[in-house]
Amino acid sequence: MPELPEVETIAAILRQGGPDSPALIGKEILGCAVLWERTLAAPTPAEFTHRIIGQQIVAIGRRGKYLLAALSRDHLIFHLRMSGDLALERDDAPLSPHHRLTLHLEGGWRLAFQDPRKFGRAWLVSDPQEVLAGLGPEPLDEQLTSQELFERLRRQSRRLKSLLLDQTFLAGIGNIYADEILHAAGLHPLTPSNRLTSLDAERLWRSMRQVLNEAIVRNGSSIDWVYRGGDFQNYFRVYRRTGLPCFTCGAPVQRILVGQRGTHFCPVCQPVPASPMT
DNA sequence: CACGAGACCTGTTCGC
DNA sequence: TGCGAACAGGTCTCGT
Repeated sequence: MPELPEVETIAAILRQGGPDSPALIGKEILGCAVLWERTLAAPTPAEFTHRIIGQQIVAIGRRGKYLLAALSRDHLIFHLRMSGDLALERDDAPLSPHHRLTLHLEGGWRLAFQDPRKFGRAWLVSDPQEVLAGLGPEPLDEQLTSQELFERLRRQSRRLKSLLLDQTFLAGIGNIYADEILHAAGLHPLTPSNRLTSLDAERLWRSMRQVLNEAIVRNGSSIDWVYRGGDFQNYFRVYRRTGLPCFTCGAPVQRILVGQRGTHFCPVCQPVPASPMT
């Protein structure tokens, strides 16, 4: 579940509180349990526990697909990868087999990191840049103009789909939104990035903003067994719609592999470019 | 430089 | 019905 819109949704729930949980801000961390050691990217479980106890949660934020919690002295950072989830729960609720890290807070609450596939990671660092330094710009940053996107696209010769997934190029886009953005822009996923015209780049820029903003308004996408209350999955135009008619032209949606990732597109609305990168 | 393959993991769905 | 294969929202490392 966790691309930019989903992480943004989780951050908002933790920051403001949800239907059955209060806001996290201001709560003190009284204890913690590391239930799957590899979840902790840094530091070691012993140092993590020692260092985090007694700190207060000061702010919640997001950068790319990372969820950021500013503490009184350090920064706690999560990457949810494929199946991670963060929620505030009653501390006396039973643990599921998928709980990987729990932080026990004042007031009988716990911040729980659940992650069936165990790919997710957490860091406790004094400077967030230790984790975030390599990330590209935020796709929704007002500073990122279509002209600048055009110039960045021109600098390398990559398949568009792969470039959108590259977190050093743009931070936060994943497999769902890459496909949806390319469809909205009418661009084939195998188009070489340096062959786009400035008009193509402008359409890509607009589509990226439109798709991500709409997904955020809809609280992200909920598919498979993970459900967060988002409903953008009901508005997918190509993602996981292989063989179904394109909503724009009726042609069946195609699925190919690009860089080992399932890639969905409409062969009519997103015609193969003159020189696709096969 | 850009790409493919494999690794890390578990759970669900698909196809025979 | 059962069972193995394929697939899944991500990223890293290695070899070509």
